[in-house]
Amino acid sequence: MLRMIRRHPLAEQAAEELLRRIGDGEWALGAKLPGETTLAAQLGVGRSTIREAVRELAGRRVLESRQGAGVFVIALQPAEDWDKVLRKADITDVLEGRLAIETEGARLAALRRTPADLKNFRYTLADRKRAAANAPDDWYIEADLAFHRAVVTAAHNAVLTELFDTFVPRIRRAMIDMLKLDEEYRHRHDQAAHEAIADAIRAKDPELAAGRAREHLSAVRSSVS
Amino acid sequence: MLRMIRRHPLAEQAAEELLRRIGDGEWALGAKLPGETTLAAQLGVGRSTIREAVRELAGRRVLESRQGAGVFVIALQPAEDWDKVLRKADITDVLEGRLAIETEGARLAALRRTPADLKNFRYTLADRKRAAANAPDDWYIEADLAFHRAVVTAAHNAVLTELFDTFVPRIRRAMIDMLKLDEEYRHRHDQAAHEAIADAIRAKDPELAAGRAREHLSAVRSSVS
DNA sequence: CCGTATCAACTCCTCAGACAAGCTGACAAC
DNA sequence: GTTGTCAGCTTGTCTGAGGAGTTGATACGG
Repeated sequence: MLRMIRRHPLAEQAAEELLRRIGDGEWALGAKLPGETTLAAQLGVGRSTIREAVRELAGRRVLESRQGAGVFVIALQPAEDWDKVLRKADITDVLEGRLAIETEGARLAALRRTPADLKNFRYTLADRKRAAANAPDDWYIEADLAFHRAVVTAAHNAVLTELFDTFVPRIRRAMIDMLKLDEEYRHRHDQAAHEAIADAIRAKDPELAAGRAREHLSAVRSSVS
Repeated sequence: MLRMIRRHPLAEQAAEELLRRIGDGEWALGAKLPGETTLAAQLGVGRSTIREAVRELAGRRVLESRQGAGVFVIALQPAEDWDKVLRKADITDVLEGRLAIETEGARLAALRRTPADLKNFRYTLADRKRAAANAPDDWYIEADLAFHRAVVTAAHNAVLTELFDTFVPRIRRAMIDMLKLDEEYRHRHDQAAHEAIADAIRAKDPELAAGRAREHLSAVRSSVS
């Protein structure tokens, strides 16, 4: 039997406590924390436990320890973990975010695509066509995502590409669920719509490319709500 | 004299080494690492040093240790730190990402804005007008960002809002640099363009709102390149 | 008065050893 | 086959010791 309730080790509890105190304003940004021995006495744990707690928060870029000087606050809260944000968010919200990224990506791709990008389109589209016909679900999903990624990379914008990659795990999971619930799902966003997006980018027509990307992704979004 | 090269503690070096090995595929996702004593002998450090390295990677959500069972790989690489990504990225790439988010935000806002959102527009626009006239640079920047945030929040999409907030620190820094270099900068994206966006959202015209947002942000983007 | 050198007290860093707590697989009993 | 037990592994925690780096006060020389 799996134990659902997981008792946290002391070091993790100590890290949570420190995080809470930082959030409560006990130590301002850039402030120095009390020494290890002091903190250990305050929290009623050993020194090595405090060290591990500090090390964990250092990994999360909240604390920074400098030998001889002390431990300092370098952020008042951990950086947003985007994986977590997307996991918790409504899938419709996620798909609207994806639509924003990919529509703009298609528009810029139409302006900046290189011959290598076009070659990439041909490969990923052919792959997707094969997968849609007779491959298992997960192959089809990967092939579909590969084409969409090719579109975004053709925009030659590192931020857009990184954004897309951040969204991929969440989108992949949603597609898996989709295909389980609805076996006809794959027929609904057909190959033709994808070819059309690639054609518009090839033709260097930004408005058409953006429009077709928007149309396709709106359909995807509508199909889940 | 400041020491520019910062010698990393052994624990951090050990964490880097483990991260490298994970990236090299020495341990797959879900695999169990050798025991602490074994690792300590392999890397030639003490056991508590290994423990701190593991704890740091646990903080970064790469490893997870379970008492009695072992240490396991739960991610092959640390989650992207978006602050860092945006800091390193070209400002033009960042502004194009912002354009994607905010254009879609304006479009959805025109469909979903509530009376409270409209009130928010009135307040932030009035504030921005005052700040543009006679406030210090940082006030003006905050007022400008507050209005843009109001537009995105009116889309009522948690992912878009979160994305915008992620971009804010980087955009703020860019605006500060802008105002230093060019004292006339604030006159170039004038109040009228902002009022026009709000008007289109108030009129429930998604295409107009998106178009005006795009136009304004394109101008901002062009002004820096 | 100002700049510099010294140094003591403080900090974190690392190691080693001991024991507690928890998990896992093998093996015996039923 | 199922269950119970347990030995041997794992990580968790504490303590004590010494090393290494930083900082600020203090004394010294100009």
